[in-house]
Amino acid sequence: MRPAVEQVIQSLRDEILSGAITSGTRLGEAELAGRLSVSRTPVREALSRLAAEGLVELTPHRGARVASWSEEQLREIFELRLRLEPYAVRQAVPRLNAHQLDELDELAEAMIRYRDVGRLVELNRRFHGMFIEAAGSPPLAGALKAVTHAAVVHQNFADYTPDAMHRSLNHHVEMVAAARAGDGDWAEAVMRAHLYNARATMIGGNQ
Amino acid sequence: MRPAVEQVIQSLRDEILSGAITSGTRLGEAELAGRLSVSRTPVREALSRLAAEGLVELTPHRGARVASWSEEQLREIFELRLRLEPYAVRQAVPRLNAHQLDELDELAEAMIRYRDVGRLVELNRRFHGMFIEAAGSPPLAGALKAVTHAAVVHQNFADYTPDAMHRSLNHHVEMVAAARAGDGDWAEAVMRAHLYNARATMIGGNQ
DNA sequence: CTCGCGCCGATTGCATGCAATCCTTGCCCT
DNA sequence: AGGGCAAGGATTGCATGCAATCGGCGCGAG
Repeated sequence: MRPAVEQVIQSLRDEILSGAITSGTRLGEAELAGRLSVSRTPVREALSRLAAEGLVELTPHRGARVASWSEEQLREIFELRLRLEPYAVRQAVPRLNAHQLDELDELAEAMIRYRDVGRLVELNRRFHGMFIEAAGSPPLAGALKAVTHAAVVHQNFADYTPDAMHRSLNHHVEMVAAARAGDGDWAEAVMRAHLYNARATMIGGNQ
Repeated sequence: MRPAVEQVIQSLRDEILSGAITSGTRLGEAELAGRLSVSRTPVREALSRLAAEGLVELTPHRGARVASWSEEQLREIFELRLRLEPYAVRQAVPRLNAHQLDELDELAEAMIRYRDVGRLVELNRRFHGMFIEAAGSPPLAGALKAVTHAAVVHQNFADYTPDAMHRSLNHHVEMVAAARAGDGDWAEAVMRAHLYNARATMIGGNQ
């Protein structure tokens, strides 16, 4: 059995990313410990690590809250992603093997089929994550993890207009096609368009 | 008195960044707890957070070690910095007030005077940190913290040739001049040159 | 002589207990 | 009646104790 703290992190991450815990809700150590059937010690450590990842905000003596992002912060996050993710895709393309390309295809198609938002977020996370992983740069992956894994996507995925969603899904498919053709320039350009599309929707469509 | 865990984090960070603890040395929980006169619990938490920051590597059941970087990882880190820091400087320039500009001048001049490597690293960290802070983007700051605060700089600062060091120090002065003139383009270009200069030295000059 | 297996010390990981701090609520004073 | 203050409750933060796991070492077999 894996260490308990990892279990707690996994559980909390899943619950946050899937939207089971809404942004801003209070996370008491005792409550979580009881719910997950562990002591407060691993919960403490898990919260600490998640705070460093940016998923929860940790204020001294006031407990932890699920992080939320202002519109301004969303702009900044997309500015960051625009500077890193296209580059990551470009680096990833020549390193993807046939098996990974097939998996990317499956993910892209699965996203077209599924209409459930939570599932969509998870598939999207894995899709982007595969490129980031394949880029083969731990520092790059670390920098992007904080802003990609984040609940950011979920927070505003529901705000996509049908048109924007359609474009987004098509971008995924086109990106895999570009990768399969070994054309890094193409894939990079598609990712850039993908992010601009997402940014425009997010900024325009939320409160 | 501030929470103990913060003290531990501060102490460890200082010791690592100042080079008092060499890269790769083992960090036992009991040893640290005894040395810092606290229990193992805050040490544990501190190590966890520093691991998330990338300063220490934490392997299950094998304790923590001060992180070290291969030449390949250094390349990747500079690739990352090249994509983020010039942008950060550009964003920072219009937001810098007179007081901050004076402080930057002082830092740049202090770096010319001091010849001690440890002191130089600290001043350099504060110099870059001020621009990153002034950029006003928490996500950007978070992404850069992992690769700038890191012992990376110290690990290879000693490898600078006299010429490269001279150029580097001049870059700092020029950057402040550009910032004072309110010319974001200029400052951004200088930062880019600054990083290329550092990268070339690092890659050429170490084992 | 070398390789493999099992035991032992050491370290990590988790649970629980206690003290310090903070938020809340009710009361008193103005 | 409104504001400030103090006491109570609850929660966090830290220390310590115990069990589980890992690395090292010696012994025995091939």
